[in-house]
Amino acid sequence: MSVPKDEGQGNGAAPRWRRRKDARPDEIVEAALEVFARRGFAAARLEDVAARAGISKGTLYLYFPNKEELFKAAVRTAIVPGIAAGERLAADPATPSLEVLRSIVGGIAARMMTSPAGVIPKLMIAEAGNFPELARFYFDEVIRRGFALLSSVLEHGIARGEFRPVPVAATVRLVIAPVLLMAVWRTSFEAVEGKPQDVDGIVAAHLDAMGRSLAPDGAERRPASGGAARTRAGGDPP
Amino acid sequence: MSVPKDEGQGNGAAPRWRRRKDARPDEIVEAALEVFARRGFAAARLEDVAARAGISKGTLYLYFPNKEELFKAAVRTAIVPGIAAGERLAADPATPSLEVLRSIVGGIAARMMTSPAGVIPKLMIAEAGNFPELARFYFDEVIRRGFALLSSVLEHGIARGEFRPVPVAATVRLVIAPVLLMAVWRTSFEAVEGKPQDVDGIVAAHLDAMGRSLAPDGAERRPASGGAARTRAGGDPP
DNA sequence: TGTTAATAACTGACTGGTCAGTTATAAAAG
DNA sequence: CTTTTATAACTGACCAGTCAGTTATTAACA
Repeated sequence: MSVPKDEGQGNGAAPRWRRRKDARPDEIVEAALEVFARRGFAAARLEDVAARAGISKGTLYLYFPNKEELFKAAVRTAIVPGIAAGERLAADPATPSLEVLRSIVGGIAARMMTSPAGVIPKLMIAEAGNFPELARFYFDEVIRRGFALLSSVLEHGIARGEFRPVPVAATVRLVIAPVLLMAVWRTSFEAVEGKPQDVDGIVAAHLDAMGRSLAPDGAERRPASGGAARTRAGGDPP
Repeated sequence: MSVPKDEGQGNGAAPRWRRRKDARPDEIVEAALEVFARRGFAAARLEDVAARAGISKGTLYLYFPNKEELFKAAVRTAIVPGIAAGERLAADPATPSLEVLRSIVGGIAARMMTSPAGVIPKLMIAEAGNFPELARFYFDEVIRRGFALLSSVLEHGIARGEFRPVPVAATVRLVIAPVLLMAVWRTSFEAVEGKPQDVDGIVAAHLDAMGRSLAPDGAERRPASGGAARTRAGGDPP
């Protein structure tokens, strides 16, 4: 009933939308990452995600069955390449273990502070309790792999006598904790404090402390890092 | 309109409620802490808080003007005594700085893993972005004080030659990061992993690493802790 | 080459459910 | 019989997920 109003684009060209089946998923994931980053999982509005991706909410559901799957896709896109990069670094047997550890920590820190991926840890911490399935997903796909990577570097270093025999599982947490704290701080309190955190200073202090506390008991002090084994690592800002 | 139905407690004794103006606030705060702990700030339902405190939702608003103020009250109750305890520990000039640091870190770790206060950091990390006023409150009342406390211990130790001259602001973060990670892990992923984290092992590894990385450059290795200056500290479980 | 039929892509109004905060009412206390 | 303390029903706002209908694109046919 009622007149089918045909007004709209009547005169010109520009269609109201275009069919873009192939390009959509990536665009949606990118938009989702931004919105999830800003608001968290529960508080993110799918209408915002859709708007940012230039589509309507309904269209979103043509590509992802629900909010949770969209979130998983966003996490995978943001995190997996980073872990893979770390695994590549660790694979070179010629690099001293301490250098590998430094490259990995530095690389993670760089990613955390620049890419959108940096918000993921905060996000998972925030929502793990209320969304156990997401927690399990993140635990399986990110945490387990990351811990395995760092554990293997530590074990390797101990076996070669480059590190003193530390308790590996505990030490992995000590290694990663400051980096996570920086990432979390960035999204939670940096704005409140008003000044940016001294990322380079913190990373440097952490690498220094790691070197000292991992050094075998009889070792003389070894220079901070030299220019020797500096392979391609995270990033080297001017 | 319609009949004012007067049925109800007609016959028996037991009054529907009793006047308890004085006892209420604490009971409500305690209930609130539990609910906030389980669900976070945004997802916590005030109806649950009321139910747990044995009152109705409306009654809650007789004691607290809104959700945010209730949350602040809960945080104050849970956190402030802990910081005060740390400040007392640091006030004794006879205790070696490393011992003070160890006591504080051990004390915080013990609190984090046993009391309901342990959920607060996760909570604030989760909600700071969406509730800036809460973030500011927490930053001012907790973070600033805690950082000041640890900074003073480090500076004191450096001045007395007990620590090498580390960058203080960065080192404070390194000191606190593993403890926060433990607290966050407890509420976010412990259930997912299925096994409890090795708190004692992690704390021990951290204290050990701290001792090594803070030691003045020329110092010989000093024994882990001795029995010397062990004042009243956090807790000593069997 | 132009016309039309078929369909895949897309839209946005709607539903059902949740929850912070309000208020009319009434029981206890004094 | 007035004041204080409490209740429970109510309001208004929000949002994930659905679906009936609309539009761009493609294929078939003339």
